[in-house]
Amino acid sequence: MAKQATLQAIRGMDDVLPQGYSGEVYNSASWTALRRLYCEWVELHGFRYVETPVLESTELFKRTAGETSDIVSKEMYTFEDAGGRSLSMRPEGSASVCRAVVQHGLAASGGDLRLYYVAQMFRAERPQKGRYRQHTQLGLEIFKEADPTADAEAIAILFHFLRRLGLKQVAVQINSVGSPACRPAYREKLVAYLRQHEEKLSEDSRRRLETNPMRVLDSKAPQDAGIVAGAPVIADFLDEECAAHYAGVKAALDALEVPYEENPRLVRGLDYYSKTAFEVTCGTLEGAIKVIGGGGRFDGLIEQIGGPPTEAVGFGSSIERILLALESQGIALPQPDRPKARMAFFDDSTKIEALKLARALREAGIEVEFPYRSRSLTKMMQAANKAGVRFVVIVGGEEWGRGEVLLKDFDGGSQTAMAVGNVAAAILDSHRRSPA
RNA sequence: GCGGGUGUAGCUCAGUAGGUUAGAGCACUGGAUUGUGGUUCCAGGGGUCGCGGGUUCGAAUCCCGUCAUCCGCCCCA
Repeated sequence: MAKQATLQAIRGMDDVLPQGYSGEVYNSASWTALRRLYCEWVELHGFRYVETPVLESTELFKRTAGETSDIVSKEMYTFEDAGGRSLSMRPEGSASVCRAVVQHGLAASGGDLRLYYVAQMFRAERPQKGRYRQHTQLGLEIFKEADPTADAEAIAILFHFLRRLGLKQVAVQINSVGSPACRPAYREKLVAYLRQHEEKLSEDSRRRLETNPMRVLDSKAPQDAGIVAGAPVIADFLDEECAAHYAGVKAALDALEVPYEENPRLVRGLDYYSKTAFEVTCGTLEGAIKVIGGGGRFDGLIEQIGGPPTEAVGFGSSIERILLALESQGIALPQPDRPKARMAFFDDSTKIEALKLARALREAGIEVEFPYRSRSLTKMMQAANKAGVRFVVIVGGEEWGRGEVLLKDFDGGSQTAMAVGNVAAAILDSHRRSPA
């Protein structure tokens, strides 16, 4: 029989394992901590959680991200299902959320609508550090609000979230990419300018000149730098509405104490942005993965998928990138502050009593491991030490006969006999007095 | 899609003038200590050296192919 190839995870789609089983950066403890902190933070701003399916009709992303965008043209996982429908795994979050908003009429009544998500995104690109085929985005969207303070608040929520994690060198870049009303005029001027230098542009930029000229501004090719630097700037072409909006965003950012840098060449990879576009970078990361979050306004998106005209602004960030940023600065996320204990018993006579006591301790908010099988006390103690718990609750036959158990505190090594009913309080008290 | 690096134990890695049964540290299991952890000591389990083919008396080592993986570019979060 032929040797079976070892089954392993798909390239670029990684398992996230508990600490001690995998690399320090992506372990499930920091993963869940970051996700929990994000949820708490955005719920504090009145956002509510939405979850949309991983698979959507391919048409959705073609209509929103734009068929010429890199993401849709070459990075989507697309396939046909048994019924011949073309499905795609979501490459980004906003399109799905907008689809759900339209489908369920979430924008039909009431005032603004604030939604957030924590969701895996999929892009068939070459994996490397900080870039994966499956990554997890922290995102949010504000619908039905045209006011620039909404843009500013979205930016501020992300910025202050990162700062509260303890990250330094977090920088915000903003730009206005105009609206369908004023962008065409700029675009014309830009194309005319770029055509003058076409023969000196990189191959990619010449291609984008045809498909999506504003992306040329985003080129990293050294040979394009000089040309891009001399290109017309969109700020000079914004109409009254866009200019006023942009000014409003900046004023609100000032009020929210979000430092920012204006970058007139900032253009996002998705075609649907209007007015505000922004990126958040971390200075202790290198290259393209410096960008740990980005977003902007996409007022036309809901209309593009058949809904009523609906304003929208939001951002997407990345758990992976944030964890890399934290790691680059030696920051550990706070873990739940609970006392941890392990039960010990050395024969089956007290096993069931220990099991019942473990349950009672958990009900009291103590994290308790139960060893399932009796072994020598030495083994029980070794196991408890290895598990990293502070307390061991020893349910021995002798003490149990008197209605007592032994509480061992590894922190200091004291061991005290006490009535069964007092153990939970004793553990909680010791923990409160000197949290490990 | 393009360029480079690396594949030896669960993990991190030694191991080439080709040469007995392939090593270390950590981790794991048992014992010293059958009612008391950490430190220490002793013992043990675990590898078709990524896979396939070739050269050779002999291949982890040399050659070819292949797969996997990491890093960088493009692009993104």
